[in-house]
Amino acid sequence: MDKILDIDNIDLKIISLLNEDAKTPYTEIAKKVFVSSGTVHVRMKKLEDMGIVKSATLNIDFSKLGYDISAFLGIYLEKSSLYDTVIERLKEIAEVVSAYYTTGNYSIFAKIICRDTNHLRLVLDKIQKVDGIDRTETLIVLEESINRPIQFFDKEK
Amino acid sequence: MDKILDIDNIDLKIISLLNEDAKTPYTEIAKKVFVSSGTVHVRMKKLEDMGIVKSATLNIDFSKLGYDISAFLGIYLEKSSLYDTVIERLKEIAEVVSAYYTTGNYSIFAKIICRDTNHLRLVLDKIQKVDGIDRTETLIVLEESINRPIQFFDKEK
DNA sequence: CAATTAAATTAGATTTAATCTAAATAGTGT
DNA sequence: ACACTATTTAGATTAAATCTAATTTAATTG
Repeated sequence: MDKILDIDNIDLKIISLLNEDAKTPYTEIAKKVFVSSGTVHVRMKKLEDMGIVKSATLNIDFSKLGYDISAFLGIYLEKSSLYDTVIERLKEIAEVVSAYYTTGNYSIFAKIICRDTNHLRLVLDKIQKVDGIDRTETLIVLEESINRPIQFFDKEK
Repeated sequence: MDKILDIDNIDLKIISLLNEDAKTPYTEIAKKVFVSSGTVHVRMKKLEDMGIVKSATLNIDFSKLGYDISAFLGIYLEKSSLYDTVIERLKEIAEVVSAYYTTGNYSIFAKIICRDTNHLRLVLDKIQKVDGIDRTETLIVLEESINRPIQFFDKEK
């Protein structure tokens, strides 16, 4: 009775394999899943049409590109009703890569990526100047120990 | 004097374009960057060899796959020297998608993705039972308002 | 500053994959 | 069992990836 029922193990297997390497040819996926490559196409088209697979992106080592510091920000708003307008302001700041509405003390929980400590300071300044933001707490990332996709295994029938 | 100097604007442009859609054919990238597709190949090979481009992954809407709840966890350890061993335990828990060593009060900051509140409870239980973990704080994600790659523009020469 | 060498880029040929179509197969409900 | 629908498949066509050799560009040195 759930839209999830439109998705079977073949779909999940295809997603899992492509999620490890999105550039794997469909012909190769087809062999591993024991269907024809046409079926892989049809299934992927379905998954894209359903909005389950939204896009494919590169996994980039930003530190090697000179973006050496990332940080999580706990943002406190003056009034929680300001959430939407503050999010719009944050969208305009290129260094903000994600922002969430979460339970807990913070009004907004965000992540930013910066080149160095100086750049970080500039970005924090910019964020603290946004109207409606009261104050922020910064968790600077010193090490990324895990970063991987979910793995869903074959759920037995 | 920096490894970053091996990377020019052509590389950055290629990365930017492919980061929006990793499945864009190199021939199309080539046109937009005004080089031949062979050059795009060579550059991407270089970027992969340098470890800057690590892989390509799908951007999946997990909620549509039945994974409806994600949460950030602030984890307190009994002793901070236990970091490495606890990370190894967390790696064994499939629902843990990322974990960081950060400044601030938490010893480990992690993210998990679960199907529903019941599944979340199971996973939190499992995590709280890991040897060395003192207690955890949970920030449940109620809305993802921003989630995007960094955009680096052409840094003028 | 010309000549030599090295590096990067390119066009073109070949291999491989994506995509499309029509036929075959498997499911569904009556 | 029959008709209807949806899914899968093989095969053909189109398009892209990959490789190679040649050219162009840039860098280096006498």
